[in-house]
Amino acid sequence: MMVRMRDIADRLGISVSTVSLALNHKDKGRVNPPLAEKIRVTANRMGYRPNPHAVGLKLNKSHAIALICYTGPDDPFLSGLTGGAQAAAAEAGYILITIPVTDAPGAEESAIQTALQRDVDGIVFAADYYRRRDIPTVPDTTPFLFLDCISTGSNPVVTEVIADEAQGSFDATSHLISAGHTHVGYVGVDDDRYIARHLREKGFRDAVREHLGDEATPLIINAADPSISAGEAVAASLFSRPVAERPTALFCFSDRTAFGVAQAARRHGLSLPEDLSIVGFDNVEYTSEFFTPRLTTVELPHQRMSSEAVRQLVHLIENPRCEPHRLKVPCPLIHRDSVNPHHS
Amino acid sequence: MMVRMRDIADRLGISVSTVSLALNHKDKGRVNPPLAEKIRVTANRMGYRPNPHAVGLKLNKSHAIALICYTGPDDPFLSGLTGGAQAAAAEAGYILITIPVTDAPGAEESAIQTALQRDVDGIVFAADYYRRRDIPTVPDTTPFLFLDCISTGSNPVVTEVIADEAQGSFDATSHLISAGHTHVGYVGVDDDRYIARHLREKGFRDAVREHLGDEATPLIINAADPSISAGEAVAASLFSRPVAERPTALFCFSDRTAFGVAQAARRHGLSLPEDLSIVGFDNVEYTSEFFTPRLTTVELPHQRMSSEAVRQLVHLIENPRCEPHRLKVPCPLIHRDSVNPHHS
DNA sequence: CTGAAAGCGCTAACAG
DNA sequence: CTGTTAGCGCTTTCAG
Repeated sequence: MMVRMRDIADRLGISVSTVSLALNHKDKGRVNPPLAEKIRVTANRMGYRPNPHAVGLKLNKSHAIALICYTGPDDPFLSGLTGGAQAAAAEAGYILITIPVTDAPGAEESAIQTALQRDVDGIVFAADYYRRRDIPTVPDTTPFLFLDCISTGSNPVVTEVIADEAQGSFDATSHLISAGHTHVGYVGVDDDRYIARHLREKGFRDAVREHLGDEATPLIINAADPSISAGEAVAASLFSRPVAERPTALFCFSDRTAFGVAQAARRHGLSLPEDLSIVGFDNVEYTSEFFTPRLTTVELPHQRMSSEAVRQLVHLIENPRCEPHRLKVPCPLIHRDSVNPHHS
Repeated sequence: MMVRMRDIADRLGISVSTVSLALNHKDKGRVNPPLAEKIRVTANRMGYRPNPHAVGLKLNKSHAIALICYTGPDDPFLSGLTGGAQAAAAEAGYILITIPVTDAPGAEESAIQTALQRDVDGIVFAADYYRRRDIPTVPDTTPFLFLDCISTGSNPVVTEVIADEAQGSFDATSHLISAGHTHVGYVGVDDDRYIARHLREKGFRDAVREHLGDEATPLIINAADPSISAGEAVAASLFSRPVAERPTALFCFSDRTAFGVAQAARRHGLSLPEDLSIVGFDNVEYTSEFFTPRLTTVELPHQRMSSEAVRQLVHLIENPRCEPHRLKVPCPLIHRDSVNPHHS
C-alpha cells in the first residue's frame, strides 16, 4: 500500500541512502544531478509519501503543529480560530492537532505535555479571550507563540498575535464622525478583566481628538460588563439627558453592549438609525447581521489572526533565530445599517 | 528529557521486553505479578510516556483520530463540532487531528490520504450540513464514521451520527399545541437540497395528527430557501388571510426563517409573542438569544453529536467487529420567550 | 559520487 | 517467567 524509500531504491537499483539524500534535497554535490532528478521523478510517480512516524522517530519532529486552546462549550470564536489555523497549517504542509484546555488546575501543563509528547514542531497557545498572562513552561527548542493573549512583562519575550483593537475603535469612531456626528459617545465597560477596554477607549479618544480637536471633551460612560442588560442600563441615563447633551452616535464596547443600547434607545422613543447611530465591536457571527437594523460593527478577525499565528509559527520553525515580536492584525469595520449620516 | 523503556529497564535491572509486556498489560502469565506491578509503579514515578512515533512505526497506529470537516469560513457550527470532538477525544486518550476539506476536486481524497499517512486510528467525516452523500474510499481496516451526513443507499453501511430532526420538530410543535394553539402552521423550505426539510415537516405533521387528531389539516407553506428574506416573503401571504384562517403559532424550518416570519408579522401589525408564537430551528449561537423576543427554538446539538461520534469511533476502534448503525442524537427544545399561551 | 550500516524507541516472536 | 533478537521506515555518519 504505502510505498517506501526502499521500494523506489529497488526500482532504480540504487540504495536507500541515495534516495533519502535526493528526496530531502541534501544531494548537492553528493548525488549526481540527473540521478537525483530521476529519483525525485519516480518517487512522485510512485506516489511516495514519507512515513511521518519513521521521520519523527529519527528526527524528533512530526510536521505537526499544536493549537492549544481554551474551549468554552459556547465560545463563538473557537470556530474562527480553528478554521483559520487549520487552513494555514494545511497550506504550509503541516498538520494541526487541536488540544483543548480547561480551567482545571494543571490542565495547561498537561496539554503542553500532550503536545510535546507528540513531538509537535511548534505550539500556538490561545487564551479564551484577549488577556495578559504568563508564559507556560515550554522547552525553548520548541517554537511557541501566543494567540489572542500577551505575556506579562513589558516587551514581548514570545511572539504574540493579537487584534489591533485601538485601530478598530479609531476607525469606528472616525466613521461616525465623518458621517457628520459631532456629538459622539463611547459606551465602554467598567471591568479591568477586559484588557481590551483601554485599547478601545483609546481608539475612541484618539479619533475624537484627531477629528474634533483637542477642545472636544469625549463623552464616555461605562457599563458594568459587556452584557446586553448592562448596556441597556447605562444607556438609559444617556437618553434621559437634555436633548442638547444627548449624543447622536454611540460607539460601543461590544455588540452586546450595542444591542442593549439600542433597546434603551427604543424604549426612550428613539428610532434607529434615524435618531441614533451605533457601532458595535466583535461582529459576533451572524448575530450582528440579524439585528434590526443590521449592526455596523468592528470585526475581531479571529480567522485571520489564527492563520497569521500559524504562519508566524511556521516561520519560527523554519527560521529558529527569529526575534519575538508582537503582530497586530487589523480589525476591519463592517459597514451595515446602523449608522446614518447626521446633518447638524 | 523523555524517559524511555530502556531507562526503566536499566533502573530495575531487567530487560526492555519485560517492561513492554508489563506496561502494555500483556503480562498475564508471562511476568510475575509483583514484578509487573513494580514496573508499572516505577514507570509512573519516572514519568514514562510512550513515544508515539516508535509505537506508530511499529504498529501502524497513532492513537490519533482525524476529524475531516468541510469548513466554510463562516460556518456557525464548526465551533460546536470541533469543540465536542476535541473534548471526547481527549477524554478517551486520543489526540484529535483536524483536517479541513474544501469543495475543490480531489480535496476529499487528499484529506483522507493525509489522515491515512499519519496512521490515524479512525476517521470522522463530517459534511458541512446534514445531507446524503456517498462514502469516500477508505481501507476497511480504518474505522470510519459519518457525522451529520448519511450514506446514499438504504441501510447504513457505515455508522452515522445525525440529529433527530423529526423528534425535534415533533417536540416543538407539541409545545405549541400544548400552549393552547390549535391553529398552528409550519413554514418550511421548498428546496430538496435540504434533506432535513422532510424530517422537520414529518415531525410537524405527526405532532398535529397526534394531538389534534386525524381530521386536522396541517397548515404548511414553504419558503424558497431558509433565508430571512424568503421567510418574510412567504409569511406575508399568511398574515393577509382572513383572521379565522390566520395561525396563532408557527413552527419554522430555521431560525432565519423565523426571523423573517417575525418581521412579516410585525409589518402586519402583530406583536410577538402576544399575537403570534414562533419556534425556530438551529439555535444559531447567540443569535436566537439576542433576538427580541428571545427565540424559542430547537437546538441542533452539534457539540453532543460530535462528541458522540468520536465516542462511537473509539468504540469501533477498540471493538473492530461492530455493526454499522445510525445514531440519532436528540434535538432539545430551547425554551425562551417567543411562545405565548393561547386561550381560545 | 554512492552504498553499507547503525540506530531512533518500541513490539513481538522466539529461545531459554 | 524472562531475555534476546529482529525489525518498523527513515536519516546520517562513514567507508569505498
